[in-house]
Amino acid sequence: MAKRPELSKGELTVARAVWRLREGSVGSIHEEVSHAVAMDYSTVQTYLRRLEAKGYLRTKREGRNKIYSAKVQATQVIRETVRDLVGRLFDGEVVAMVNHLVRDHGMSKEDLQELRSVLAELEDADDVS
Amino acid sequence: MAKRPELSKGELTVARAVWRLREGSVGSIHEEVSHAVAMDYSTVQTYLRRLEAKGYLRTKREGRNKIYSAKVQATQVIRETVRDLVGRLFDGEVVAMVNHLVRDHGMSKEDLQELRSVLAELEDADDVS
DNA sequence: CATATTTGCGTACATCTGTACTTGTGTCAA
DNA sequence: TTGACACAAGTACAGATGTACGCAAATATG
Repeated sequence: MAKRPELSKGELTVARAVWRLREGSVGSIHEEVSHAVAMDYSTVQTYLRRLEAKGYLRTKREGRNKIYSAKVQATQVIRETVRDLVGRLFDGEVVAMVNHLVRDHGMSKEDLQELRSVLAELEDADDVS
Repeated sequence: MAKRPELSKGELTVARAVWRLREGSVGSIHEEVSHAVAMDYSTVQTYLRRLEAKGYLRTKREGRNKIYSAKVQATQVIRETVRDLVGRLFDGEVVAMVNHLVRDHGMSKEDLQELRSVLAELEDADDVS
């Protein structure tokens, strides 16, 4: 599991677009990114190149064009990123992070209820497995 | 609420040490940081200077020395940092982040139970307020 | 076909970050 | 008092990051 270099913010934005599309040319990825934020075509291209170099994306050729797709899946990257932040902000205490989120980010009562049932479900799942 | 520049990882490490101490000289902060990670005295000094420049810390003079203390509180910075990440990873959906945490970070049954009661408590608090 | 557009690939460059070193000065202990 | 140390302030410098530009080749379009 060779650790790849971390994603910067810009790289993450572009990587997310690729995850949503599953694969695409620079142009289509640029378009997808543009739905969310303004970013120059060349900038997207640069990020894609860097993402490939860092091992997050792969490319295949289709004629003279490159088609980019994910090499590392979203869930994986999200897990690593979140774990890193939990490490730096809460000394790795996942519960502390959750506590912070539910207490300090104005969650609606519906959200709280939903989460409570998720938790119940997870505890049950633990039981059987 | 003039937005200050973001904290880098290293800056955060040092800022956390200041939050723990409430205030201190370069030396004492360096020592506090060193409990967690190895970091040169000068490096800590540089981070402190940058943190002050960015508006996260303030200093008072005590003789010829500077005593650093927090200008922006930990909770504030944590909230902003977390909100930023939730924005970038989960399109701002706090619930999605919590979901991810409880499902995908191997929380113990005890943790889950604890959280469930926290949620219950919060829902009740909502009722009365 | 001629031109406009898309793409690949190389390059650029200012700023931020990590990680210090240096130099000059004040301070404390022997 | 003198030497060891702490500190402030300035400086250094490579690598990461954000944000592109330019050019040449391929392709699409009028």
